[in-house]
Order: sequence, then C-alpha cells, then structure tokens
Amino acid sequence: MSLPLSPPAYLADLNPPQRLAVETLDGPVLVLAGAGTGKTRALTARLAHILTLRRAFPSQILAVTFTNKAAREMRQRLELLIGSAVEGIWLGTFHALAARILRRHAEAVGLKSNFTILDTDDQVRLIKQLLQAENIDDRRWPARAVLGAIERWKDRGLTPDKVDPAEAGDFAGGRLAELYRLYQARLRVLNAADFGDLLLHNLTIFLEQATILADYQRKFRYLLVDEYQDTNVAQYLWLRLLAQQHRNICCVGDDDQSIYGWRGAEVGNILKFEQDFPGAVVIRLEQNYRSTPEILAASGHLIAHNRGRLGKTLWTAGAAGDKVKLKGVWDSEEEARWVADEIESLQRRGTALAQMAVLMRAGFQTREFEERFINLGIPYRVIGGPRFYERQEIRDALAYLRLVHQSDDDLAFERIVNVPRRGIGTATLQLLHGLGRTAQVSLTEAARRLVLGSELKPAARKAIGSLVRDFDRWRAEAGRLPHPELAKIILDESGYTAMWQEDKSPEAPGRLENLRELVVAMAEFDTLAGFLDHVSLVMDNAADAGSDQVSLMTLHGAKGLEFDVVFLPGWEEGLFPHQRALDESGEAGLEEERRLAYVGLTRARRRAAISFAANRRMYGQWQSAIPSRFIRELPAGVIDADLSRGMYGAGAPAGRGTAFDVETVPFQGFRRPAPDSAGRSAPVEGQVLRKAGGFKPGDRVHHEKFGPGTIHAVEDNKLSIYFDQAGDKKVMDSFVRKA
DNA sequence: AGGACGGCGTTTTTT
DNA sequence: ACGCCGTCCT
Repeated sequence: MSLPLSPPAYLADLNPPQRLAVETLDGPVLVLAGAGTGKTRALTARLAHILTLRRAFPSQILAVTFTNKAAREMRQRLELLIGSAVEGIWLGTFHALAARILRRHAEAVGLKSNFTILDTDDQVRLIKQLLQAENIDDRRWPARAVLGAIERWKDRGLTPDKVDPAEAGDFAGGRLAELYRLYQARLRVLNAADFGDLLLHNLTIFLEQATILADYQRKFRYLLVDEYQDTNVAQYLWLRLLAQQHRNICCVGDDDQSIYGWRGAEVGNILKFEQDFPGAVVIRLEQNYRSTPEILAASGHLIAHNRGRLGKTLWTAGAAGDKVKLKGVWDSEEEARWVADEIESLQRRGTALAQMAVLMRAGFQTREFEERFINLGIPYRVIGGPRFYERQEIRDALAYLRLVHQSDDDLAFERIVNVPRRGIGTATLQLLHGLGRTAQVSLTEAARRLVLGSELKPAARKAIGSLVRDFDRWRAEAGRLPHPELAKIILDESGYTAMWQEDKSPEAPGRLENLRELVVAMAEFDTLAGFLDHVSLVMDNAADAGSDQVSLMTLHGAKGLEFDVVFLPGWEEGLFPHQRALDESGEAGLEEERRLAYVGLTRARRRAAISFAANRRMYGQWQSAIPSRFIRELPAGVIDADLSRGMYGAGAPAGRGTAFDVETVPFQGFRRPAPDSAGRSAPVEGQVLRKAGGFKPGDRVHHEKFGPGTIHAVEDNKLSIYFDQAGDKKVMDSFVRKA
C-alpha cells in the first residue's frame, strides 16, 4: 500500500510534540502528557498510524487503560479516525485483558476456565469466614483491613510465598501472611479469582511457562498504556514482560496527576521509565488546549512545590481569562451558599449547569451543597454513588446465575441458599459447611449428598432437595435457552421475583425494575459467561448525561473530566490536605494531596474558584479551621481574593484569632498552620514563609546550567528550586536570576 | 424472624 | 451527630 501524498487526516492539526508521539513508533516511548494537552488525541492517532502503516495487525496491538470509560472513549475515537479495523485490537482495562489471558491458561494456576471473578463484597465475606475459622477476633482485626493488606501485596506482585512475614508485623497475631495463603487456597477451591489475582496469576503463568509468555511477547508488536502514573508494580511487571520482545511500548501519563498511591499505584513507575526501558524517547506534551493562562499559572505554581517531578511547564496560546477566585467564608454553610449564588449568577449569564462542577476532597462535603441546591432548586447530580451491580437485588440475581454457571461458587451459594426464605437456617448451613470441608467438595455437592443422607430434618431436607433439583434443571436448560430467557426462568422459579413483588417497602418496585434491566442487558451478550465477565469487569455507571445539572463529585472522581467552571471548596488544613494523608504517608502524602489540588484546578476551562471556611462541622462538631497551605502556594498575581467579610475576625475562636490580615497578599499573610494532632508542625511551613534576597517561593527563576525552575523554599540565601528539566536542586541565590 | 440497641468509625476508589 | 453493622433478645 502506498502512502497518500498529503498527510493522513489523523495527523492533521497535531502540534509537533503530539506528532512526535504519534510517529515515534519504534522502541520505548514515554509521553508526558500534561492536563489538557490533547493526550487522547495523540494516543488514538498513534494507534491509527500503526494500523495505517500496517506495522501490525490489530490483534498484535495491546492498548491498556485503567477504566472502562477510558477504554470506551479510546475505541470510539479510534473508530472515528479509521472507520473499521478496530475489531481485533486488544484494547481494554488491565483487568479485562488479564482476565482474557487468564481464561485461556487458567489451568496453569489451578483454576478452571470458567472461574468466577469476585467483587469486594465476596472478598470480605470470605475473609470473615477465614478469620472465624482461625479464631481471630474480627473486631480487633477487621476483614477490611486484612483484605487491604492482601491487596497491597497483590499490587506489588507478591504471591503468598514471596511475602516477607515480618512485614506484616503483629497484625492478627503475626498471622497476616498466613491468612493471605489461606485466602488464596480458598479462592482456588472456589474456582474464583479476585481482581488482584487477574494480574497476579498472569505474572505467575508468564514466569513459570516460558512458552506461553513467549507467545504473547511475539504477538504484541505494539503496546500502549494510558495513565501510566497509576500503574502498580504488578501491572508494571506485566507490561515489562509483555513488551520484552518487540520493545515497542508507549506509556502515556502525567506524574503530576498521580493520585492513587493509597491503593498501590507507584509514581515511581513513571519516574524511572527511562531506566526501566533504556533508550526511551521522552516526549512532553505541554501545550494546553483547555484552560486559561490564569488557571495554568495557578496550578503550575502550586504543583511546583512538589519534589521529584519529571517537570513540565504547561502553556497556552489562548487569551487571558478571569483570575482564579479565592473566597474565605465563616463556615461551610456560607460556603455552600456562596457557591450556589455564584452558580446561579453564572447560569444567568449563560453558562450551562452541566458545565459547572463542585469538586471536593471528601464525600461528606457534598451534603451541604445538596441541601443548598435543593433549597434553591438548582438541578444537580452527585457522581459516584452506588453502582448498578452493587445493588442487593442485582447481586442476588447474579449469584443465581453464577451458581448455574459455576457450581463451585460457594459464596454465591451462601448468598442465595435462603433468599427467598426457604427455611434453611444456620443449622442446616453448618451441616453443609461441615460436609463440604470434610469431603472437600463444594456446598452444591454437599447439598446434593446431604439430601440423600438422614442428618437433615425433613423440612430442611425438602427445601435443600428442591433447590438442588432446581439448579440441576436450570443448568440443563442453560445450554438450550437463550440466557436472558434462562435468567427470567430462574428468577421466577426460584421465587426471587415473587419475593420483591410481595415486599411492601418503597424500594421494592425499583428493585424489580432493576431486575428487568438486568435481563435486558443480558441480551447483548452471546453467552452467559460473556455476560458475567462483563458485569464483573466492564459494567460501570452509565453517565446519565443530557439534562442540565451541576456535577458534585470528589476530586478523585473528577480526574479526566473538564468543565467550564470548577468550584473547589474546603481548602482547609486537615481537610485538604487531609490529615490522614499526612499522618499515614507524611511528605509523600502531602505531595499526593497537592497533586489532587492540581488535578482539581486543571479540570477548569474558563473559571476556577477556591474556597475555605473558618468553621466546619466534622464528626458532628463544629471545628475551627485554617486555610490550606496550598492557598499560600498559589501565585498572587492570578488570584482574585475575596476575604473581605472578616470571617476570621470577631467571631473566630480566641487563640486562632485573626488568621490573616486582609491588607496584605493573603497567601503570605497567613499564620503557619497549627501543629498537627501528633504535635508536629507541618514540614513545609517555616521554609515557605521565610524570604531572602528578594526571592520567594513560587518565583520563576532561570539558572545558567539547569534552565528554568520554580522556587519552592528559601533558607537564607540558599534556594530550593524545582527545575523544569533538571529536577530538584539547592542553589545559592546568586546563581539564578528572576525569569 | 424481625426489631431494638449498642458500638464504632467517619479520605480518596477501579477493576 | 450520624449511620451502619452486628448481636442479642423476644
């Protein structure tokens, strides 16, 4: 095939670095894509380029994302670029792709191909059972915490045999690692895998079965990874193994937007990309197409206070806009009132509600905004509620289907054995468990055997017997009937539908509606297995777009989104940065909080408004608060501060008093935050407040050798500067000039 | 089997 | 302050 004379459409309108990111096909490439720099565009163009040049068949391309939403978007945009041929690409989330591989080689890790993928609820229940069996007090050592530890190990690619038992400390009497081993053993018996296992089992297979690994290494000529800064160690190892043969791996990410360290993400992966993949080309996308210069300046200066960044300086060709608003208020109620008023005023001036968002640190903050919005009749939506498949009735229905599909799934069995009520109580269940354990069989099989014996009371025996027969019948029908049909039959014959029909509670009709929806959703899948995989791995909140509503969500939830107007409430010490982040992770925690602030600010296209309250209700009590240190890290020049109402005046509690003097530049006038609960003063303090030689934190400077950078701390005449290219250095003030 | 009561935790969340 | 979960009692 000959190339067209003019560049193909997908290359048109790309800026030079974007184009480089598209056309640098050979070898490892790291694309550092700042917020709003056209990352997805470059990424999809790159895929289109590979396909157009016929460098690989679609089936030889692996494109990995974190969320289903991102995967969907990439697929759609790729279809727009090249029309068809998107079919064979291995495009999906880490977990979906790993599951696909694992289904093919399940036996290599002792699973059957139809293994069940457990969700968090199942995991917790399983661990509770283990704790009980091991006589470990699950109030002192909550199942959630055990699960958390196990997940962190899995994030790091550690199977039970690789765990250092000492690492667990004296948690659960030093038996945490043992619990991990037991948990894994139990999963195998249940023919089940949790999310972490999908990756972890892949690693085991790759490392133990050289030929399988070699097949995939040969197969995947091009790898593409989105949001690389969010990868954990297991994902990193997975990618590295797969990329070894062709070495054409392109990772896209932004170290400044790494906000998932607490769930195992390793910023280190992106920071050390060049060491991990020698000869890597690093491309920076720095031209921002989203935000005003003011928003970029504010966010850029803020993030410059982090150390160990790869360094990027976003710029825009766009015209100046409004300054970033900064509003101090007396309490969180006034904050909600102010935000609501601003929203109404903006709406009157023509901004759609759907183009406005309130982004907060923690979920509980939404309440006051909701109350206010309801009062004023401002339509809003809260993003990040419970999901469809987390609802009780959906999980019950799925348990029936899971059990039909995979009879070893004891968790599903337990869930529905007495739902609807069949008179099967704890005593019967104990018998089942006992037999299951001694005979090493599943609960389904134990039930089958118990019905033949005489240990059961007649009533229980009848109930169990009929349930066993029902499942046998459903399993037989599974092969013959279309599965939506099968689902309907199961829900009817089991009495599950009837159970909700007879239920008088106000939720019952909605639940029945959800069940109908579930059956409809099934029709889109060829097989029951395909549907179950979809539910576990792919199904997510369908964003009900369309109506004009303000979005309320957490900062985490806002990543990847953009709005014309963004409100950022609650910028107070203790809330943001959150005290627990500081307590648990110290300086690293603070930096992740700062990145969160950066993510929040960079969501805004036209306007951003930061607010903080002097008083906030927390845990039912009014607590006084002081402005977040992040506020002082904003550059005064692009901030429009409205602190005039004196909320830190007369009404403020003695001792904290007037926390700043409105006559001075507010972010430098603040007193240092009070020591935290551990009695420590926040480390950034002192440094930031001191000034020397006319230099102050936040200043942009230029160094002969290191180039441009941003001062983050000043000590006498020694400056700590984050250089855009060279990273963090301490230099004497005489070696730099103001940029 | 279902309600009442007490105790605890209360940052962020995807798959 | 509040809500959720688990237990215990009727």
